[in-house]
Amino acid sequence: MSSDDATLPKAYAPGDAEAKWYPFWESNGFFEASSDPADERPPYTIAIPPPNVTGTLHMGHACRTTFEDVLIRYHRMAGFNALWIPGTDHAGIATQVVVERLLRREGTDRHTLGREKFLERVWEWKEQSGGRILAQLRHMGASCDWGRTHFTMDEDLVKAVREAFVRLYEEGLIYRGTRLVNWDVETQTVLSDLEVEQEEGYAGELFEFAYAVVDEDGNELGEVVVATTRPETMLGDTAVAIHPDDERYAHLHGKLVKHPFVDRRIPIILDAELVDMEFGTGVVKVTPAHDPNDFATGKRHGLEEINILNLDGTLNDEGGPFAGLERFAARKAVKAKLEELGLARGSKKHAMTVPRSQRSGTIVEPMISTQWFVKMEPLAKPAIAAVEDGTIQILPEDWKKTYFHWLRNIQDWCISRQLWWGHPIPAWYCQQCEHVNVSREDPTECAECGSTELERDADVLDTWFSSGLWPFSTLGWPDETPDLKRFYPTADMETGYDILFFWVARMIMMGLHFMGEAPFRRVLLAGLVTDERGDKMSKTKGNVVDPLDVIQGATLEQLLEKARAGGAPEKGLKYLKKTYPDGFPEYGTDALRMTLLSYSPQARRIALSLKRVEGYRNFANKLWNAARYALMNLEGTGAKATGAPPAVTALANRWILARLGAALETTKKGIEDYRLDEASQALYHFVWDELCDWYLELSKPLLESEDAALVEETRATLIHVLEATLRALHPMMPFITEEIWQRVAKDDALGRHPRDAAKPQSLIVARYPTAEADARADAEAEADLAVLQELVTGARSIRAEHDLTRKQRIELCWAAEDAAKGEVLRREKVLIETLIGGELREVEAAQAAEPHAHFENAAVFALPGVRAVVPNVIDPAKERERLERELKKLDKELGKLEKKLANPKFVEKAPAEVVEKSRQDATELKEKKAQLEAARARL
RNA sequence: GGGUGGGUAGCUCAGCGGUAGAGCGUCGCCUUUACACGGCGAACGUCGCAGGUUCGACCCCUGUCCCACCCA
Repeated sequence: MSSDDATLPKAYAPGDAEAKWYPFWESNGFFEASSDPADERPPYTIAIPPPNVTGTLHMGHACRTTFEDVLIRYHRMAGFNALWIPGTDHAGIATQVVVERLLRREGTDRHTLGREKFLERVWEWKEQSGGRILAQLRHMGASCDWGRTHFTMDEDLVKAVREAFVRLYEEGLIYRGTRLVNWDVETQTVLSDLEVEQEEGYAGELFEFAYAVVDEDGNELGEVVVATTRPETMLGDTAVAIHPDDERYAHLHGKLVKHPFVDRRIPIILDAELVDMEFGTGVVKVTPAHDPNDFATGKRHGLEEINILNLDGTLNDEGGPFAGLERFAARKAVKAKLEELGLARGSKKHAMTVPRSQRSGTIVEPMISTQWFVKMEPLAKPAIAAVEDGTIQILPEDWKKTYFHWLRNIQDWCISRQLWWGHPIPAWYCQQCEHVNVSREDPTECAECGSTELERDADVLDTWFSSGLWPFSTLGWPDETPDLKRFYPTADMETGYDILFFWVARMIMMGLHFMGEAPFRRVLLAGLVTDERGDKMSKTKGNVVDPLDVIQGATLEQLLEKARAGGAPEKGLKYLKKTYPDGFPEYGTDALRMTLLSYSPQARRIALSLKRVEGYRNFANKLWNAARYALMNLEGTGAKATGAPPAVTALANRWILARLGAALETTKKGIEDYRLDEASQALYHFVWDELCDWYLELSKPLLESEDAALVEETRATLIHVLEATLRALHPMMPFITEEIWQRVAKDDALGRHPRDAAKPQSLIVARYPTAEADARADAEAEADLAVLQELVTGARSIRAEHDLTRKQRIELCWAAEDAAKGEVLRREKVLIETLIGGELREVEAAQAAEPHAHFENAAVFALPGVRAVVPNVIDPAKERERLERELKKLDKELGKLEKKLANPKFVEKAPAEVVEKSRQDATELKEKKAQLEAARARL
């Protein structure tokens, strides 16, 4: 064993490998998909869910990036022309809000700056921070085709957005309408229903007050009491509703109420839909301009819609005496005034749900406004069909229900936003004839009257409008580019379930509509990454775990500093201190990737545990050391990997090749079923439990054998299994596998760039291993080695029970009733002796059956078909204890089986093989029991 | 109020009709030249609760209680 250059350091250093191999792959063009028409490899495409251009990488990104990268790397290695399109999203509101915050710090605001200057600032900010998230994706190992990076406001995407808008407009699917919309008074823009979050359990107040009832002539006829959680809206009341069947109020039919503050008489209307007789007083005030239900009621009864709010949330002139007051101040004032007039009828606490803006967090006001909408029903129908008929598969399948439910009850989509940052709406209003000009090119004159007095719509489009086109706009649409032809539709779309509606459903609708073909074949929805407690990570809570800190390591101080900067409360800091008292060590990208992969995709919450990351870091080190062992033993022997399994005769070699095959099968199935947890687990167990725990140990005596052919065969097996394992693990752990693979002696043909043989060899383009090409099925070897394992485990157990140190040799005496097993033990004598640290001796069946008659202080253990005795080791008391324990376990199991077998119905009705299996198990257990009982009796 | 998912070992989670699994943690022993980021061995569960279907149920059905999330 030498310590020259070829010898690996004792521990894997992730940082070095990461810094080395990512630039190597990128600069050699290994991430690039081929546009060459002569390239006949089938395409495999993923469009990245574009992160916010000004954002930073969070665990959710890290999780999705890993999944997608595994799929891309796997397909690339499996012979596909793999394309992963990267890019970023302009994220309208989010970005604008951030830049406005910057301006505020500078003591100015966007209005002072003006639209043009403001947009310059946003672009500046975008340029400055836009590269950061892409650099962070590279840290994760993402093998994107960076030459095709897109931004949703790039020129070609502007063209696509414009084309899509104009087409939908021409088809009558985009229209301008006056509707009740969600108004964010802080950012002063309309929001789509999806951008409004319902906050439950808000401690509100149900306030009651009275309206004076009058008849046509103004004669007072008593009062009705109404209840409201938003008293200020009474200024916009244009009706009071009662249930037509409510006898209590029958006398009010056809009457009016008098508004106390504004000069208005309001009709009492009958409406069975709005009014719940059981709730409150059974009388409902109706404010069509500020409540969705009231709006609908207003439409039914032809009520006047009175908007009482300005865009900034203050009351307008309709507010009469309250005009100019901010909405919550107005609420107080209205209540006070009602008290003063003696109209207040008390209030009580009321737990309610309030709508909040996803972005600004302020309470959203329903308001009547003219906006642009997309008619959704005609688009939704084909989108439903595509999932129903299996054109698109949604995984996990539970989400199909949610998808259908939303699409079947879909509302028109409000796409205009009163923001400055975004795609401008391509509509010009003629100042002469009021014609709306919507066109692909900026018009200079009105298409209707020829006037040149055109005013452009000041609004921009909802960010998700451009995102909806992503899978084809990034490939060149609306032009019919070769790339569009080759790579559309994409294969898999992997993203968080939280944007199933926002994004996935809309991409499906847009793709079907514009391309006539679904944008992807499979939708993979990942869960939400949370902290260790299962709480959503958020800066304001201070429980955010930054993927880069996990990868590179961070001290507690650094973690706290970052949390403080994000505005974390004391509670959040405490949590960090308690959970990560020592900060993070440098876990490395591969460890983080394996961890994220190890969670089931079925899980809605991924409570990321750093302990788990540690486990995978250890795994990386285990793999590293397995390679270290192999390379140390193979160095200078001329053994090299050929990419094909060697012909082998020795049991251990046959066995590991068979087990490799099993692991590769499970891995393949896992990847194909989108069960990357199962795929990664299969390889984890193969490497640790089979390759390291058994095969490497077995290889030690083999490599020291006198038999040259055996040594050579073992070397060939060792290097092949290592090399194939690296290939299998590469999509999941790209860095460590490349680092090791580059040091493995191998044929020059392996890992060649598919189009450019002059490029250096790299694992990233090596053929993905399969059971057929890289392993050898061998059921006999698996069965035979199981016998060996049972015997070795039994002997080790005795060692441990009787506190035998490593240095104390033991003698393991055995006799086999099962001839085949006996044959195995005879043949593999040397291996077994190495593993048990002692001698193996075959004895007469009679001796083994009567161990205490023939051996002193013997420990006995039983396995089916073989009796084993270890003499001269036991402490009788301890041995009795051990036997009692074993017997108790056996009895319990045997009892269950016998009860089952005694049941005639079981024997009659259960499948024959199940009954047979039970009988066999019972026989084996009985045999073991007899052996152990005999041993106990002789103690 | 409606819907969806979940309650399995101390913790985090797999499994989902034929004798309960993993990782971490726990308890022994071990400085064996691949690895202490390790090795060997051990302990630990009436699978939320109550019924039902079945020869057999953690798994299917019904009810029920908690916990998340989504939509009103």
